[in-house]
Amino acid sequence: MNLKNQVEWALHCCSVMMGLPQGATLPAKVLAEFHGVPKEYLSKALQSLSQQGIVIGTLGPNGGYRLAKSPDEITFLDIVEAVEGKRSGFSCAEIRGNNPCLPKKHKAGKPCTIARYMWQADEAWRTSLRGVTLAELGRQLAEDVPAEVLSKSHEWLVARG
Amino acid sequence: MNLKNQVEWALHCCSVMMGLPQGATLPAKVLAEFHGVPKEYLSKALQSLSQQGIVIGTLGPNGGYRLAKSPDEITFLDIVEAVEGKRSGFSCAEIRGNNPCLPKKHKAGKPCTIARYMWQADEAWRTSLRGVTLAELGRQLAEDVPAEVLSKSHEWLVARG
DNA sequence: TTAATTACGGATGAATAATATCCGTAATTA
DNA sequence: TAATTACGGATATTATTCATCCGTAATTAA
Repeated sequence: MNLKNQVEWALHCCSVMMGLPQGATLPAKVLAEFHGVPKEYLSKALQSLSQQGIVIGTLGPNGGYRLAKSPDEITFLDIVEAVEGKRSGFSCAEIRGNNPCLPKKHKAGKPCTIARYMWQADEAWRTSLRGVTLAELGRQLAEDVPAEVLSKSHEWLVARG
Repeated sequence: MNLKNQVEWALHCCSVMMGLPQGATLPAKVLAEFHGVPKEYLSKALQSLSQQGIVIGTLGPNGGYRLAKSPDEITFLDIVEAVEGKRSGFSCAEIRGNNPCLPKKHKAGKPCTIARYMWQADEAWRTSLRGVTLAELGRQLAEDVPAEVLSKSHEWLVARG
């Protein structure tokens, strides 16, 4: 069980887009260079974010990506699900149906008991991610990252956007 | 992101071992047949459970597996971690370190802010799984599964153990 | 003592998913 | 018109999961 590394990249990209001036954009190329990841593959993640309405991609020179909503309206879950999909990490293969003691005509009834507990845990995971907004991330980063690094990064990015 | 199907198998196997008479065992072959899964591969999952002290495997004819502890001392998390490992589903590649604006001599400090939120969600997932014991699963199964299926399955298994 | 049965672990192959690149198209800007 | 960009499809590469096979040691019953 492992999340795609695109999830990590998408979160970091949204994080830096948060610091952008109103309407300004960052091209995939710049985001890729800033994070030291392959541009072509990162683009796939950014396109996923675009499809889910989390960022807006604009074409042409001076084009690029920017957040589609306010940072307090974007949660970690939005970003994770955009890249990773919404399916649970646990998929039930219904092996209970292979029980040789089941009557032939067995109606489905409830989903598998074991699966229900696994999905409950999955929901707890999503609830946790849903509780973290980009805005909160920004506040925490302001505490964690030296002000100089933040301002230099901001300059670096704006200069290339 | 997907858990191994061995996780599902391990949970179902523990579930049926729970119904066994004191000291009785079920060989991998029987567990595999009951659940309709490949014996050789299921064995790997059972060996993982054995290594983690969740089940006890005994050799020789009449050998097989049985639970190593009381059902109220075994949680879903124990079983999931035995098969899937204890590492978080999110692995931080420290791409923040690729930021071109970082000073050369940058000391690590706290772990990445984004990773911390992801790990927090992972912990919520584990907490949920830790809250479900085999004993509770057993009570729920008694509600969900027709009594006749339960008793027939019990007979079928005990006859082959 | 022998033969059968079982867990266990290592080695290996097959299938699937993740990672990564490439290229053509359309839109936009200078 | 030329350059730049997002976008989507196709394809190659790598890692992981899934699965099987086989030899070893322990245990039991005949």
